[in-house]
Amino acid sequence: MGAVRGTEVEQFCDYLNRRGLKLTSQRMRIAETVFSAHRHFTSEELYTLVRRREPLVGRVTVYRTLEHLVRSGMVEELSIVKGVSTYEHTAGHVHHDHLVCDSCGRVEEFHSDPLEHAKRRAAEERGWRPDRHLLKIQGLCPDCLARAGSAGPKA
Amino acid sequence: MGAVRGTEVEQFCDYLNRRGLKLTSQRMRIAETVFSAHRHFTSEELYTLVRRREPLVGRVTVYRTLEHLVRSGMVEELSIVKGVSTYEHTAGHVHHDHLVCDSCGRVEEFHSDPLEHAKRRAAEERGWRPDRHLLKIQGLCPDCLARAGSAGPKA
DNA sequence: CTGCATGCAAATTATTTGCATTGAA
DNA sequence: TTCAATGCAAATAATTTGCATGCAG
Repeated sequence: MGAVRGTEVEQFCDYLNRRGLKLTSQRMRIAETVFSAHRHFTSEELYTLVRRREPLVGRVTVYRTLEHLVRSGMVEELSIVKGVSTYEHTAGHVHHDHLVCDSCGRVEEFHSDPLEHAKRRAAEERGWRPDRHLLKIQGLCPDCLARAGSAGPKA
Repeated sequence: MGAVRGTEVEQFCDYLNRRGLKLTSQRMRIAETVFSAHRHFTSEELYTLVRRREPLVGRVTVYRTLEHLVRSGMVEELSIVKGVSTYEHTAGHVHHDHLVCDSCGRVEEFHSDPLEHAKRRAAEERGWRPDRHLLKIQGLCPDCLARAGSAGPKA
């Protein structure tokens, strides 16, 4: 089945074991691909990436494995593009949020401690136990802002 | 075309005029329905609501009008349910975020000034000009938390 | 062995598009 | 009048499901 590289894939194996799910070569290959991705991806993109290495993996298996990965808490679903599910792995790095440019579509990731703190407090003050969250801030990126500034205010 | 009730529908009419778009009875009826909704809704739900009053409105027109409403800034799109676009009108009330329960699916709206402030700062510190944002916090609602507590920790 | 996992193909769901007709300006 | 808006039906796009076969445990 090839070397299981990195702790993240192993963690996912643990998750599968704990749930009594099977360690198949497809699941391993998909997990490897997910954890070696450095950016967010859609199901279809992941499917393409996985197939480069293992053309025998079916699209359906990618969808199903993605569900397990999300349930395991190691991958989360974003809502960056309308109508398509976008994912990214969270294992091994702190939570981050997204800035999306209305003009050029650029996506920038960021992390802010005060913001994390405010989110947690807001939920807890209302009696909730926050688990994960999704923050997308839309607006203009520095470049488009500069361009808009030099060309006069937009609209 | 019936009385245009409320300022919000009028604002939308202004928007249409400014863009050289036409004020049709369908658009009015859809806008009225949107602005009298007190909760978020999906395209399909809106379509159903609109048809109660005006069975002659087509689904496609609802989708297209919703686009205009979003462009006008009076309605925003949420990502509460996977795979379906959810909307709510923002005109006339302060921005709010959403708490979504992983267990029962309940959605609670909330507003937090410190959080709004932290969001704005985080974007501006990075050179962006934030326009709107979307925050969804997932976790357990007070009820499910109590239930989980009395039944022992989940998982 | 035994049953869960896979993957094809078909089904579903949400949304978009082509185009003839209608109606606002 | 004149062209954009409408709405049907068909087309797409993303994702899910049914089911026979394969493989991990």
